[in-house]
Amino acid sequence: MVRVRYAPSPTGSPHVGNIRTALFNYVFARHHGGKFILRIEDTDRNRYVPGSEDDIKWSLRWLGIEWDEGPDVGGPYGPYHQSQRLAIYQEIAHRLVEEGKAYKCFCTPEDLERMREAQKAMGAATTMYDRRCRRLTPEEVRAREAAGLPYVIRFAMPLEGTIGYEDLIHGYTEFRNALTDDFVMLKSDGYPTYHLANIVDDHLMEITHVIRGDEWISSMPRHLNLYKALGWEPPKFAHLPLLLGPDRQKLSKRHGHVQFVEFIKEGYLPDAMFNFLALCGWNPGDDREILSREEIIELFSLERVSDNPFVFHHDKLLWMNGVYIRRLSKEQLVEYCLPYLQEAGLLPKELDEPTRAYAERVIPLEQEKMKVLKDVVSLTDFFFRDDYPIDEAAVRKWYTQPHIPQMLEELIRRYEALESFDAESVERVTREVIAWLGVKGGEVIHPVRVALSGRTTGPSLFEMMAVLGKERVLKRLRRAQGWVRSS
RNA sequence: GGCCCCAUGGUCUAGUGGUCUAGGACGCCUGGUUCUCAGCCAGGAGGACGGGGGUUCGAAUCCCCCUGGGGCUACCA
Repeated sequence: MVRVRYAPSPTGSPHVGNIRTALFNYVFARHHGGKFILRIEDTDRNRYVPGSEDDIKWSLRWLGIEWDEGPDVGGPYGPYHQSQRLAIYQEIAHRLVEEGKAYKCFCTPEDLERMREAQKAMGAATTMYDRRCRRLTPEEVRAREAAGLPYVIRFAMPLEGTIGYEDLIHGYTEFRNALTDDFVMLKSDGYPTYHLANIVDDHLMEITHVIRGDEWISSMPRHLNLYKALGWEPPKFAHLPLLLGPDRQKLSKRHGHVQFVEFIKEGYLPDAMFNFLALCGWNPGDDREILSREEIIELFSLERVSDNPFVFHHDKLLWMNGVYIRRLSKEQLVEYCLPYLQEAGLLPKELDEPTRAYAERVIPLEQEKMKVLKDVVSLTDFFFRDDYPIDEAAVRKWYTQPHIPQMLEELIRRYEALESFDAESVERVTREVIAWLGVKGGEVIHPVRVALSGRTTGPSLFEMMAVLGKERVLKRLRRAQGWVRSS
C-alpha cells in the first residue's frame, strides 16, 4: 500500500510550488490506489502564521485534493499536527542521547555566533559546528544540567564514510558524512526540528514514498543517517525539480503573485490549475497538454518527472485557463462570474430575477475573451453602469465624420419604431440605414459601438444591442449626438 | 568557498545510439474568417541540442573535463 504525505509548515499562505508538491503526492497516491496524508509541520513557533493552515486546506480542497488522513478527517496515525506529538520526538531524541548517537549541546546562540566569526577569521571556507559539546564528559554534562542551563540535542554524525540512496527521479546520489555537521534535532524549547520530526513521523505513519522539492536533497545525509541510527528502513525518495521565477531563482514572494490563494481570487479554474500544475515538471510522454484529472492520475508516473528546474511563466497558465473557460457551459460560466461582478459592485449582492436574467445574457457574450474570471468585470462593465470610460480617440475619429449626424438620427428613428428589439431585427434595420447612407458597414457599426460601449472592441454589435435593450441603446445614441463636432 | 542538483529555440517539453536536415505547446509575426476584439483555421520566424575531449561505423542521446545556472550550507521548513 502506497502512503504519501504532503507536509507543509504553516508559516504563511502556501505558494504555487508547495501546492504543486501536494498535487504530485496526491496524484501519485491515487494512481497507485494508495493513501494521501496531510500533516502539519508546525514546529517553528517563531514563524507560525495564524490562518495559513486554513489557506493550505482551502487551496487543496479548491483543487479537489482531498486527504485520506490528516486534520479535520483524522486517521489511525494521528495526531497530524506535529505540535501535538512533542512527547514522541522528545522521547526518541533522548533515547538517541542514551545510546550515544546524539548529545546535549549547551552552546548559546551567542557562542555559536562567536564560533562562526572565529572560523571565518581563520580563513575557513565553511563554517560548521565544531562539535565542542560532543566532547563533554558525563560530569560536565551533569554539572551544566544541574546549573539549569538550556540545551539542544544534536545528532552525532558519523565522522567518516559515505551514505547514499537511490532517488526515484535523480538516480543514485551519495554524500560524505564528515561534511555534514551535528545538526540540531531538538531545540531548547523542546520542539523538534524538521529533520527529526519528519523522519519520526514518516516512519510512524508508515510513509512509503517521500515526494518533495529538490531543496531537500542536501538534507539527505542527515535524514539517511537518522534512519540508520534509529534502525528504521527509509522510505523511497523522489525529489521534484524546483519551481523558479523568471529570473531563474527559486520561486518566492519576491516574484510577486505566487501565493496560491491569489490565483484562486484572480479567477483561475480548478481544473485548469490542476492541469497546469501537473505539467510543472511532469508530462504524459506524448503531445497532449490539456488533460483531465482522471487522465493525469491514470498516466502519472515518477519516471516521467523531469529533473530540470521549471521556470514558472504566467503566459501558458493564462492560455490554458482560457481554454478551460471556453469549455464551460453558459450556466457554469455565469455561476463562476457572478461573484466577480458582485465583488466589483456592478451587481448587487442579492440578485433579483430580472437582474440575474440580464447578467445571464451579458456574461456569455465575452466568454471567448476571458483568460481569468476576473476579466469579466472590465469586459462587461458598460452593460451594468452608464458611467463607463469613453475612448476619446475613437470619438474623435468617428464623430467628426459627415455622415454621423444623419446616421444617428436615422438609427434612433428606426430603432424607436421597432417592436421587437432582437438581434436579427436590429441588424436588419441597421443594414437598411447603411444602405440608405451609402456607406460601408463598418462606418456605421464602429461609431455605434463607441456610442454604446465607449470602446472599439466588444461583442458582436447586434447581439450586444439586443442584450442592452432598446431603452439603453436609444439613451446612449442620443448622448452620442452630443459628441458630434465639426473638424 | 564547500557539498549537491541541473543544462534541447524566450519559456515548458518530446527525444533514451541510427527513422532528428530535432517534434509539440505557450509566446511572437503573417494571412484567412469577420462589424471590432477575441476565438478559430492556415502559414512563418526563432535551436549549429552550453563548450571541449573521448567511446562508437554512427551521439541531442553513453563517459570525462570545463563553463553556466540553481539549491543547501539556522535552535527555518
